[in-house]
Amino acid sequence: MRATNEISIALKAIVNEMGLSWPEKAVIAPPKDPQHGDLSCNLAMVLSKECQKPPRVVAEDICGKIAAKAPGVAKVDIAGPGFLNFTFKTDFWLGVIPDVERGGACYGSSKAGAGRKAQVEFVSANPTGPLHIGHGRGAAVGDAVARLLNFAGFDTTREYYINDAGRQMRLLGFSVWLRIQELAGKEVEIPEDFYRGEYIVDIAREMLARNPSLPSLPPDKGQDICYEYAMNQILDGIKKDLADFKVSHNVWYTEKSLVDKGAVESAFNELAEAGLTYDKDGALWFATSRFGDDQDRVLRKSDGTLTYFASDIAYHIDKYRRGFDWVINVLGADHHGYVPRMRAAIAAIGRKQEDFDVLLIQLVNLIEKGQPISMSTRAGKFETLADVIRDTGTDAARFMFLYRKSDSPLDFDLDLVKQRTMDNPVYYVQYAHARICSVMRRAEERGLTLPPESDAVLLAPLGNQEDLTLLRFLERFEDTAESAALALAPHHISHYLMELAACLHSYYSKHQVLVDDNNTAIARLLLLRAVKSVLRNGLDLVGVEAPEIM
RNA sequence: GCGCCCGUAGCUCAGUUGGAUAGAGCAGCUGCCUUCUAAGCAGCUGGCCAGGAGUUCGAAUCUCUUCGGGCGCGCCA
Repeated sequence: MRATNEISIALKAIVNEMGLSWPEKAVIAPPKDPQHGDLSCNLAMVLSKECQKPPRVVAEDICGKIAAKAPGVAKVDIAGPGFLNFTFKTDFWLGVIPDVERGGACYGSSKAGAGRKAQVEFVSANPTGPLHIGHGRGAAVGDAVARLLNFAGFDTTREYYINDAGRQMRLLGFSVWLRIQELAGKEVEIPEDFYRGEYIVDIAREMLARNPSLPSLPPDKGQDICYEYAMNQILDGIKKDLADFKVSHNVWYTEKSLVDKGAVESAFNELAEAGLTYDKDGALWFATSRFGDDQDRVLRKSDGTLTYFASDIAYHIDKYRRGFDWVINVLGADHHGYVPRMRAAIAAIGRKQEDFDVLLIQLVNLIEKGQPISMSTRAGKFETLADVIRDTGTDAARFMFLYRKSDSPLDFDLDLVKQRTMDNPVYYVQYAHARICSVMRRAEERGLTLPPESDAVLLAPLGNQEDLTLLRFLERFEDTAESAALALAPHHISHYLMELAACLHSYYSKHQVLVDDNNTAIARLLLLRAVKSVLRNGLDLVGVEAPEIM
């Protein structure tokens, strides 16, 4: 960030002096090939059209002025097509280490969000059964996105929405009720859409043990009790699973509370006043097709009950009313058909497109011994999140989920994630951290102590190729964290960490840290301490431990 | 039929607000432990970025189209 800042400020000033405006299309970024310098910019190429001069001439103009504006720059090269390649002085890069030290756990954070309020709604699984592996992916992504947004300066709330007002919950109560009847020795007929999981029987057994007279209650009353009890049991289980997975929510919001306070009716009124609803065939419709949906949607069915969509609109109105500027929903990709109508609703209530984002989480294929395992809550056959993390550990599972972009399907190979080998990227990164800690311990044994803050004199022995490579990486962390946050793409952090770890391992095998010369040893230790600090911050963004020893 | 996502090395995938010679890991082959953790490092092999057309200084990236895969498309949730 310090490098891009320095260049962009200098270039903007120069462009201004040339009487031109700063082009949006100009990109200042590290080149793919480090031979091209530390930072590269296509400015001359972009500007040449506006000022009607060949790129080369424009580039030379800019080159002549850069030294005075950007003191950290050692040289500027003009590449063939009109790229400007900037190389910074070693001293400039050494300044990154004190930056990291001063930043501490905040190094890499930014003010990109400027205190805007963001809300990430994720998991939100109906409490009709335990979380499975697919929910786990949504949980990992939603949690990491919230961490990223916080780090990028947003005031972020994590929310779980509980659909406790609909038919599914009644069905849950009914399923438990039937199992209780069955346990009491009555003949029961099992309907098609019944919840079959073993956990339903467990809950039934538990309830029966507490209250043996339960089966003789009137069915209506009995089912209500069952539903209430089962939902709370399952919800407690979900909360525990999430806690074990190091995922937390600030707000648990129930659909029922929304309905009870009349939010749905007032949403209907709001839409009606805007002339966006109409009656047809005895139902109440919302004209979502006016906002890009392919057809209009029903809000209140002809039998008087509400659709899922109706309370969702009320819920989203409520979100914005609570002051969130940016509302982000993490959804399973099988719900993508629901996105256009939700977008339509957002537009209808007068919010901008960019105030609302949906992050679709693609399917997770669980693979064991090379064979896919199929999952279905209804059929009661599934691998629960709790089972998986018991097998693999939280860190390995989280990293696997966050290593791939969320909108492509993921093969989750149980045997692989279980393995504590380098096939498993999480250990590669953690090992880099542990390795540094190990060197630090050795240094301590040898009586080397590090000052809390380094300075130019202490760092003077640094400057070889590998030193600079590491420093460039550390400097890039803030840019990476910020762009990952804005793109809602936590996997960028995982990849960054892999690259940083690779540089560290390479460094480690090429340069002895604890050399005889104490000044060099201390300088290298200070560099490694900075690397360790950034690894830690990065791992924290994806919610993975940074172990001191492995 | 309509809509969304995807197609990049043998395998799993990065790279997609248009930028230089398309990158990693795994698998395969070579080397490197009397020195701080070999859970590691260095190197080799491997590509018509699914095919085609267009947009322009410039396309894996944008548009159109064909093919192939996944998922949705109810007054279900």
